[in-house]
Amino acid sequence: MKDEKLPRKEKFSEWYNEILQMAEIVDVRYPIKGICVWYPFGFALRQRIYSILRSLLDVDHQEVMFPLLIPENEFMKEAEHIKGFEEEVYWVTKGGSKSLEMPLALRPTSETAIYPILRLWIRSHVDLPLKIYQIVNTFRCETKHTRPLIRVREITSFKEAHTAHSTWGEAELQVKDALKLYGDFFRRLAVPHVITKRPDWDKFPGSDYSMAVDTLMPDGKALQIGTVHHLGTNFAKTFDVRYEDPVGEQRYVNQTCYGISERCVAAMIAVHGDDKGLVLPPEIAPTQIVIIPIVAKGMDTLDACKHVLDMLKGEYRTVLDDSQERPGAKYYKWEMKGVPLRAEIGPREMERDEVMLVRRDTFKRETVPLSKLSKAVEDMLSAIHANLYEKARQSLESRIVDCKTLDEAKVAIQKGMAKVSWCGEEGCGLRMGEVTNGGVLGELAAIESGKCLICDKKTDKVVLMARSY
RNA sequence: GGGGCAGUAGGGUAGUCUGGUCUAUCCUCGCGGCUUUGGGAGCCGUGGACGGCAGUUCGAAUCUGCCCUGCCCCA
Repeated sequence: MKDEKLPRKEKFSEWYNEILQMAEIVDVRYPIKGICVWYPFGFALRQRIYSILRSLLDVDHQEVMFPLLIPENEFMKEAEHIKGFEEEVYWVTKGGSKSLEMPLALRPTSETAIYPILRLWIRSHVDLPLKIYQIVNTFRCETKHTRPLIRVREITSFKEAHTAHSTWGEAELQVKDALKLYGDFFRRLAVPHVITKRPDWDKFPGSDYSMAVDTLMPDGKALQIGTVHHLGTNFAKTFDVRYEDPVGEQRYVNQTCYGISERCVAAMIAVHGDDKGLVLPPEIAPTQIVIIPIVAKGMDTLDACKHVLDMLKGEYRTVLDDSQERPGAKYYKWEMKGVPLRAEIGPREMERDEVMLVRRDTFKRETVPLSKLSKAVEDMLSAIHANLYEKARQSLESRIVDCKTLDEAKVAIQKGMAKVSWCGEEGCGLRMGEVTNGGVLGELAAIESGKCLICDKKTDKVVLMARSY
């Protein structure tokens, strides 16, 4: 495996498929379409990412666990919702050899599993706001081309939060809070992103409106990496979720839900990775520092390495690679795994009580005395995160282009996103998509006066357009 | 949604058109051993494969059909 080369990142599709296997993120060889296996290393990476997400949510949400199976009658209650998911639902229809009286859906998302129970949990205004989340697998029988971590039939890592509030306005504040939380989360992954309001024809089925978080992949296509939905009282009415307000009136709750999936792992890999493999932000890297001994006759460099390991392992996830491979082979191996810092100790370093540190993101090397090692490592790790985020941010911003004509937009969309004026009409939005071979991602919060590129009507709405996954 | 192409050890391949010493090639990999160690080491030994089901045939990796899986292009 060590002699196999990763395709260059310019060939993004090949690069992406190969890196998942070579860096041991997921094994795509499981014999069901759109379903993969997490390797131990990939799973460790996933755990680190999701523990960040948990820590952000746990501030004011409670974690729960709802069942995978949803009875048909509950699933079929909300008309819009059914329309959105019906064609992708897996059904369990048999128990052993006998048909079930009521078919059971494998959750494609959990609104219809959770909300009948919220009806029981929520009685009065003192139960509100209620904020829960779960991290579970969900199933969607995707009809389009599947891609590991990006378009899958089993979403293994669906974090879905569900909240209930007294008023529409309070729910709207929750939408803003959720977007802020997602912003914090993606900054920790050093993944820059844009936030837009999805057009009505592309919102979550059953929501009042949907907000989306997108990033740009290296091939210029947008990847939706998070969504936040204002559900209003739509589901509350369907599932009869009511509370008694302070003056004794029965009212429907206003709800939100918001989700993140393993696409966040895909985005982090794709945004930072390079021709040599993964490049991981230090907070996420399962191994933060690898120590490589350079063996030489008559000098016990291995002992010096063990000493350095002892110095570092309390504070950083550190590994000493004392395997029998040669140093070069070890460099390639750990670079593939994205380890942020490599420490080398050979005769030169030993004589002077030094360590050579090499950064994964820039390959810059620096020799530091043992006495200053801890501080140097701390500084370099934080510099790596800052550099990854800054580079990615610039790359994203340079690919968002203001466009005054459809021709300009068509060109911009080949490499990134086009920012254009739009009147707000569905017909014009869809037409813009057809003409440019892209689609309307969503509306930006910014207001800029201009004219709709299709109907020429005056407008202050600005939308982002892109090709997307 | 429409149209192509492909599936041979863990990974990548030769062989398929023209069925027969294919007892399946080469590289990589795994295991055992010896020598090595500042950017993918060398030698010796050894291990492992024709996607599945059915059909044609004396005989199928090779031909036919269906299924599964993957990749590419267009909308």
